Amino acid sequence: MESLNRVKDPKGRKRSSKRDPEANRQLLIKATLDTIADIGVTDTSVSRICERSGLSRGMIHLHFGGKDNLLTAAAQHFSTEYYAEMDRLTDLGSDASPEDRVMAVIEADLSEALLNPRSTKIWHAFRGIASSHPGIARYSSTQDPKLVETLRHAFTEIARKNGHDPNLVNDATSGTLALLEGMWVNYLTDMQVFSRRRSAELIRRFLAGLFPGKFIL
Amino acid sequence: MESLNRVKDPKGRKRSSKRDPEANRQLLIKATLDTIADIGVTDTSVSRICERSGLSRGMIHLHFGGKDNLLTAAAQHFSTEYYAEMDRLTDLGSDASPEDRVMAVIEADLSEALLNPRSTKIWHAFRGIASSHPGIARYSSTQDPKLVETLRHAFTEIARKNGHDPNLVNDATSGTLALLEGMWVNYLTDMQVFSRRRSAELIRRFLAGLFPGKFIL
DNA sequence: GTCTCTAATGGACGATCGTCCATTTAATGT
DNA sequence: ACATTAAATGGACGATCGTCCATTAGAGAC
Repeated sequence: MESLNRVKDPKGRKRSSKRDPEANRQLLIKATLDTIADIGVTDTSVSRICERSGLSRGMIHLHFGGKDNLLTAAAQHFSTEYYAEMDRLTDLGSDASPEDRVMAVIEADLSEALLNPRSTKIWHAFRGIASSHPGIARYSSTQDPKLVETLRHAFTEIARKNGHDPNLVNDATSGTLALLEGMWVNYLTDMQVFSRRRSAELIRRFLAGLFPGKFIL
Repeated sequence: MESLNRVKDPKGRKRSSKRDPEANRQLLIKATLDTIADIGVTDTSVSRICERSGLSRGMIHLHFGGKDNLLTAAAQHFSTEYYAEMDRLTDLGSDASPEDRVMAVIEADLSEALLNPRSTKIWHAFRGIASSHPGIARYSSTQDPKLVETLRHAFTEIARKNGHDPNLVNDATSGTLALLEGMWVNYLTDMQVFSRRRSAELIRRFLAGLFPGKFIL
């Protein structure tokens, strides 16, 4: 059998196939998120995480210094992945109309890639403990600055041509995010009944009312 | 010292001032909710609940048969109280316009009585564990049938006079509830910045767009 | 091969968990 | 006053929690 199975990681550093601290770190985070989605935060213990990851109990203390830090790292990882995927899904050409850009955000947020059983369970689990867990609270906000700016910019562009109530853009931005938030809750509450298409249409309809002549079907 | 201090409960049954099973049952539920709001569901243990209520450890098993049932009863109690208070706050005269009735629901949901630090923390804590706790899931739905019917009825009345897309009423109803849901999340995330008035105005504005000529300031 | 360093292991540890029950206490019936 | 019934107590119990560390194993340097 091969005893030295060296490979290169993306950054080109030497790395062994049997020893890989960073990979194990990521493995623990994934196992944590999977466990939360599977059995809930309440029952997510160090033991459960370890048996799911296949790693030993000591690893959590070694890589994160404790369970709390692992939970925080998992929340951060989840948040980062969400926004990365959101970016990927909304990467339209820069010649896209502002309406299309807004609808792209909405449809991305409601897509299978972002809105699925695993992510909603994890998201709401973190939010539920955020108020008593400062580390997690930092990553449980819906108001990601970049996403807010994307929407605000698009709405500003739409509003410029029309009458321009200065609060219109703010309301459209927060309203859209609030509606999306509500859709996630609907999805969590009853996944069978939920319809991505109808949810997106509902939000479009609300925006059509806010911007006369725009967002029409 | 008085040894027999008998009083009557609302139903007129005899009751002692020192022995009162039903009062203790309620006391345990309140203590549970307070503990969750204070330190979070994760840290809400039988011991914490008991020391807060001032009752002995055996009481939970006696009155509820276990911690899980107590949590479920607490969720039910919380839900019941919410809708009772909602009813109280939206009890307008029957001559009120449908727009006023809709706005009453919105303003009630955003009022200090319903939307406050304690209730949001409890609400989101329950929702966070609902997916892994069937008993609680039954009481974590936003779609209370009676509240939905109130909104649907009012929106139907408004839509009757105008053009009547059959889906308009459905969309207005779910959209309003989704927006309120989002407002609760905003409140939980940053209570300092949150403004009840601006949130209500935002929803009103969205509805004004949906029903031309209605919901104008 | 030998040495060195670090990743990784897995069990020990005290603390706390939720459940349960033998006992005590209070109220009622006779 | 005494017996009966139900409410309430509080500690015992085994299981599990999260932390920590003595030990083992693997990879590079020489």
